[in-house]
Amino acid sequence: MDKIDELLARGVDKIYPSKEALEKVLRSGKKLRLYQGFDPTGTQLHIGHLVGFRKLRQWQDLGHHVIFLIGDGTGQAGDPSGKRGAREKFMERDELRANAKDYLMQVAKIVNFEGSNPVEILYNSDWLNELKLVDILHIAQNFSVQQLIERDMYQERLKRGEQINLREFLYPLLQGYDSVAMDVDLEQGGTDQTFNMLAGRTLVKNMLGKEKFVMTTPLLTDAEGNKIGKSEGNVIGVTDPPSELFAKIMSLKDSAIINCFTLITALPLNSVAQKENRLKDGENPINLKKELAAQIVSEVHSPAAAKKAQEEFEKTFQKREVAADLIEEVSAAPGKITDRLVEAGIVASKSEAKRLEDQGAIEEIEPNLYRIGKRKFIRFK
RNA sequence: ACACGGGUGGCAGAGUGGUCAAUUGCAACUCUCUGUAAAAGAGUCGCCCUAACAGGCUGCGAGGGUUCGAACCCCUCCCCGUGUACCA
Repeated sequence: MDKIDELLARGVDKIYPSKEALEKVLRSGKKLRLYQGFDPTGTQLHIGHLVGFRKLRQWQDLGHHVIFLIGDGTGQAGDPSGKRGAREKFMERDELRANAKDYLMQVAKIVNFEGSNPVEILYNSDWLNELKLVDILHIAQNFSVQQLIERDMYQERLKRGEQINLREFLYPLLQGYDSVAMDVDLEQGGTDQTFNMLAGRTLVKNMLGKEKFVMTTPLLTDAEGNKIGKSEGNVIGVTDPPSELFAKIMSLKDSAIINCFTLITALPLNSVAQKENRLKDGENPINLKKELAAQIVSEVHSPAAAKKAQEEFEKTFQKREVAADLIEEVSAAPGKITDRLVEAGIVASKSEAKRLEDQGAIEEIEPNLYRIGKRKFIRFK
């Protein structure tokens, strides 16, 4: 298996029009111009996003021209993908641009924005906001309502009598036009983006007269198919501090281990296979999960940070000692512990603090140092 | 514009005059167990006050009204859906 095989297989869900067609182009030695776009609708990237970043890095390492597209134009339209209901609120370009800054800092840990073959950063509001109505009509001409409405989620909404807002309905056209504006050979994105990316394929064919490849990356899931990275309220953020990141990865299900190794680390595939064998041979999964956490932390932060995070983890959670790194310093006037927690903003209300106390979740370790629940440490200044 | 249906806690979805701080499911949180995993079990899940029992306040789109008493009835307004109409 060579680099091209790996590029075509690892972390790949589907390739349009076909894997064979793309392979042929790659084997010919041609360097492609490709991109993946991200709508910066939230400030934090989570580890699910790493799937795409890793993939972009593979392309970059093979010498292809990679564009990291900030969707500050498409973000204004509001991507309906995966949304069961219509959006209530749309974001402004300034908000989106502000979020994008954070994104870039985080992505820089995986792909290179500098060096001999740097990843290029573009903003799609640069061309989308310049479009005149006539231009949009020209774009729209390439699609029929039937094509757009056949998406499952729209069919479901129709069946349930829910609205489909015209604004979100037009989203695929905008994303599709990005491919034309940048004149790319390939677009990469999560499987949830398939429809939008194929819209771009149509447009590129009609407006530029060439084939645009589409490569989809699988969503990061455990073996049962549950999404990882962003379950409500428990986001594993790419920029989480090392100890926290390590601990959060440890709390993933065992069945997620191999998928994570494959999709979001740079570990060679034969090493991943070895890990899988060890699991099969009955080795305690906690060892492998630690290796996974260490791998991710060292890629996102540094090997030294990973080592330290692991030691912290073992001390804190396995030996039940206090983790220096996880202590949050807060200030609150002296008084009852429940009142202090509320004042410091650790707990939302006195009722809730009371509840935690009743349930035995508040433990005083030493004066002014408390353990709240399983993994929270608070020190009052 | 008209007709009909609808707006309830993070989500889904009950409730249609007192027994509703609001059934139930999901999510979340805590504890036990453990490998901080999973599974399982026990519990919590508006706010304030109390050591505790008790008590108080706010709350079912917004505002007003009827009533001893309203998420529930009436009026006005706002929003959503469906259908019909309009489309010089």
